[in-house]
Formats: sequence, C-alpha cells, structure tokens
Amino acid sequence: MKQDIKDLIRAALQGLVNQGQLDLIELPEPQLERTKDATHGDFATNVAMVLAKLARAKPRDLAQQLVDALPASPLIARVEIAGPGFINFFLTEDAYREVVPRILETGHDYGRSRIGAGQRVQVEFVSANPTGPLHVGHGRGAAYGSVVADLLAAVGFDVHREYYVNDAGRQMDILGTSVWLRYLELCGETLRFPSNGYRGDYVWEIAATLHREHGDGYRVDAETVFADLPPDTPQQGEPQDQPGDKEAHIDGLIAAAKHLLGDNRYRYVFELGLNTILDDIRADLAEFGVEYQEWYSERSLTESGAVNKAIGRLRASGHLYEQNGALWFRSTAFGDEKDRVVVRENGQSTYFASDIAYHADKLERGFNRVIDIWGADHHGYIPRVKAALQALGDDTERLDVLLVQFAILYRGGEKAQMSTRSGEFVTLRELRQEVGRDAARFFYVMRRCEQHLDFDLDLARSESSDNPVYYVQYAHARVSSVLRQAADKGMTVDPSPGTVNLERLTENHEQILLRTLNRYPEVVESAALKAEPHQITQYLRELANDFHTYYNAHQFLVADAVLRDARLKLILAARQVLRNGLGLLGVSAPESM
RNA sequence: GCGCCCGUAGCUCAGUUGGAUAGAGCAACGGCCUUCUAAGCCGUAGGUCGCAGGUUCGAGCCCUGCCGGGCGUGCCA
Repeated sequence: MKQDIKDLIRAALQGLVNQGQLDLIELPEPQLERTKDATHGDFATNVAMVLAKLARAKPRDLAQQLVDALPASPLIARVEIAGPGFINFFLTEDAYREVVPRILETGHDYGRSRIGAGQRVQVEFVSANPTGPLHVGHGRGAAYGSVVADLLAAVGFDVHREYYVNDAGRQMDILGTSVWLRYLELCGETLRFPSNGYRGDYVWEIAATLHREHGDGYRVDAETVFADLPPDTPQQGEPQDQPGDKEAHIDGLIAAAKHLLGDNRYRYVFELGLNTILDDIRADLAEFGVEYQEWYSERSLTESGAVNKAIGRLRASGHLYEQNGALWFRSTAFGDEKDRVVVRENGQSTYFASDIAYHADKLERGFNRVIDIWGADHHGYIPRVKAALQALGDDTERLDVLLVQFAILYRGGEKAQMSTRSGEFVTLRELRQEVGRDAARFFYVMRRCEQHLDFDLDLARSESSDNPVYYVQYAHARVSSVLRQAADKGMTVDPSPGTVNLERLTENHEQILLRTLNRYPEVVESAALKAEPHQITQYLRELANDFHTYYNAHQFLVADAVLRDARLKLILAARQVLRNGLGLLGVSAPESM
C-alpha cells in the first residue's frame, strides 16, 4: 500500500518534469511516512519541501503543482497540503478494508516479500566457546540472531545461519586439562585445582564419563603432574603473600597433561570435553528453536591450511613484520589502535589469525552480505578484522558486525549474576526451564540490541497482562475462542473472497484495527532490513491492544449475519497476523490459554 | 588516558534514518464483568529528551565540548 502511493508520487514528479516545471535528471525516492496524527491523513510526504530549493518555488506552491499532477487512484479519498508544505494523503475506506481478503488469501505469507530475492546473506551468531554450557548472555545473541535471520528469510533473502566453533586454542586446552584433573580426583588423587581451570559441575560430569569408561587408564600420580610447575596465584584461604602467575601455571599444567598422557590420550580427553559440550550446546539451541545450516570448525581452518594461506597473503602484500620473535599484522595502517600478533613467539597462530582466515573464507564463499553478531564486549575486535580484510583486498562493505549488549537478569528485584569460570552462572537452559521458551525469546528481542537488557524473570513468568508475551498470545487465543463459540452456535464464515460485507466495518475500533493490519508488511520489511526484531514485538503489542480494545467494545457474534460475518473475517485476519508475527519471533501462538 | 555504546515520564523502553502538539507498558489514582475468556478494557496524572553551544525553514535524532553509566583497551578466546 505504501509502495502504491509512492508510485503515485513518482508519477506526479515525472509529470512535472515532462511539463518542464521541474528540472531533475533522476527522480528522487520520495519519502513517505505514516502520520502520527490522524488529522494529517494516513500518509504524508515532504518531497515538496525537499525539492523546493531546486525547483526555485515555495514549498507549498510546489506541493500544489504535485497534487494537481497526481494520477487518480481508488486508494485515495483526498489529498491536502498542510504546514510548511507537507502533502497529506487520506485513504478511502475501501483501501483499508481490502487488507482483510488479502490477509485471508495469503495467510502465512502475509507480510513476507521478495525484496531480498537473489541475495545470499550469512548470519553468524552465538559462536560461544565450547568450554561450558550456554549462559543467559549467549541466549540473547541466540534469540536475536535467529530472529534476524528469520526476518531476512521472510523478506526473500537466501539466509545461511552459521555457528563458528572455537574448537582449537588455549581455552580448549584449559578445558581438557580441567576435565583431566577432575578425573584424577575421581581416581582418588589429591590435588590443588588451578585458579584458571573450569570449575563447573559439567566438568565433573565429563570427568566421570571418562572414569566410568576407562577406569584408571588415564591416571597419573598427582605429584608427577604438579612437579616443577610455576606457582599459581593464591586462591581463597591460601597465604596471599606469595605471588604467582595463574597463566604460567595453567600453561604448565597443559604441557604436563600433553606430555604425561601422550598425543593420543590427550587428544581423547580433549575431544571428549569438546564433543560433550558441543552436543549440549546443539541440543540447547535446538530446544530454543535455533537451527543452523552450518557449524564451522576453527580447527578445520588450520588443518586445511587456510590460516597459513591467509598469513601468506598478508605477508606477500607487505602487511606483516617480525618483532620480539612474534609475527605482527600492521593493522594500524588501516585505522586500528595498535598492531596485532598473528603468530606468537611460541609458533602458535592466534585466534585472530584464524578469524582472518575465517572472514576471508566467508567473503570468498560469495555472500552478498555477511552479518556477524557478537557480544558487545568484543567491540574492540571489529577494527582489526576489518583491517585484515582490507589488507587482503576484500570488500569490507559486505561485512556488518552487530553488537548485542548484555542481558541482566532480575529476580525479586535483585540482580542474578553470572560468571563462567566460577561455575556459578545462570544457564540458558535454566532460564528456559524457569520462564519457558516463548517468554525467553520474546523478552530477549524486546529491546534494541545495543540497549542493555533488564530481564525481569518474575514478569516473564507471570501469567497476567503485564507480561507482554501473554498479552499478545492471549489476543490470539481469544480470537480462536470466539471462533469456537461461533462454531458451537452453527455460525460459519462466508468463504467468498473480496470485500463482500466488509463495508459494514464502520466502527472506529474497526478502522484502527484495519490500519494496524495494513501496516504489518512495512514493519516486517523495516525490522528485517534494519535488523531490529524489537519492531515486531512492539507492533504485536499494538495489534493485540487494538484487538482487545475492539473485543471489549463490540460483540462479534451478533444476530445480524452480514455484520457478524464481516467482524469474524476481521478478527480472523487479526489472528493470522498475530500468528505470523509470533512465528517470526519463534514464539508459539496458542489456540487457548 | 584513549576507543566504542548508552543517557527520553518515578521504573522498563519506543520514537519510521531531520518533520507537524515527544509516545507505549508498568507503578499511582479513578472507573468497567447478568455479555464471545476481567490472562481484558476505559480514563486521570506524569517531560528543561543528561548539560551547554552549533548546523537550518525545522533537532530527541546531525556536529563540537562537557557530565554520568557500561564495555573494551592481551603474544586469551
């Protein structure tokens, strides 16, 4: 509908150009917006004001010329010039009523479009290190990322959802070593668990699996393991006066594990930890309604030689240099704050090196657009990744990094804190168990992603209209309930298409509802292109409110069959849009509550 | 210190890329069930858009400088 009116404006502009009253080489895209105030009509454009200077005319005069040049349309009831030169469009009632048969005919597809057709987009999100279960911070990235991906798909993009698995690197070694140490404890060894080790219960569980399946097969004397290690930093309850280095300590433990177990056995423990946790993450996300097309292994980049290849390309183009035994990328040449190491003094390539190779690979795969969704704490990382891509001669315009701020949980007005290392954190799974998948998803995407999210657990769990999820779902269930009542009374809905009977929808509440239903495709498009799922939640609350208000003001199952049919068609359309919108969010639309 | 993000009603947040008189939801106060689900609806009250300049027909939105909060500033990932 919005597009139809834009076309009319374009035609009017073209008319003025043809008459020589306007000198334009190419027509501008007219800005058309929904009015905030009904006295300003339904849509308003400011083209006359924008073009006034160029046309050397007063805005209002130009507006009048445009209005005169406007082709006739059944959509438009009348047009007014207002204020400094706005052109206000008042739509006919038919224009609004027409949406009902359109919704009923297109059903699930109402709101979907093809504006992204032919374009491939990759969305990478969550990508949490498989060193422990997902926590509630990852949950927001999961909800946000999956909804953005689904929105893009809804407007026609070919979407590729991807999880980057950090299955290499030091953090994973720390996990493997943590598992092994817990296993040694289960074998009866007494040892001092390192400050930097992973302490969660899940580590014990993985260790127990190892112990159950292999008995003492991986056992080594604790004294041997801890012999000649650099001292750890003191932990609670230990004398604080002896300084230590927890990083050197854990690195020593990793080296000891590798040496004492040998390659094969070390690898086995490492893989057991990785796979157990990755399986858990996969299951967790699947239960949360998040599916991926691909789980991309970081290790595969090293094994395929992609990392070395990327480093080679950077070296060949003169962007690398050696210093202090390490290999550095001169990212400052591309606006980064400082240069970055790609190969460490010890010969190991850094996470950053993998990430250069990974992003180069993404662009090579030919996506028109690549979207990374990261936690906000990684924002400092953006300049160096873009710098590397620039250095490789890649088009950084194709890469968008969206940052998701933290979610802070509140329970009973108190903050519920989390920390992966201590093992005291709220997992995504726990959150789902507490508030349910629907509430969790809805709440996660309710706010703009760059806004800190205060997640009120009590509210998310409450079964009242204060809870926006229930409020919207209830509107959906309520329509279904009315239709059940109608069926019980033997009333049917006229299946004929078109706006038959709909001219009976004259009540103010009905006009408002029709207006809101009309707006839905624009909301989906905007939410998708701007990666702003909160526009959908916002819209659904409005639509639900329009419906509830209507429900309270008017009876649907009236004796007048024609009026009744019109009203049932209207609320049927409303239910369809509620269902479509909730579907985009991955939230269920219950038939009864 | 430097970089990025945020600052809008008592609270949580919108604000259609610079448009007309800044909007919701909670909380507060006052109403609405003999009715298709009161898990709902209506009304009242609530604002120096952090502060100060600037850009222009027009600024919550853009620019500059302050103030306040978050995050980052590893040869970790």
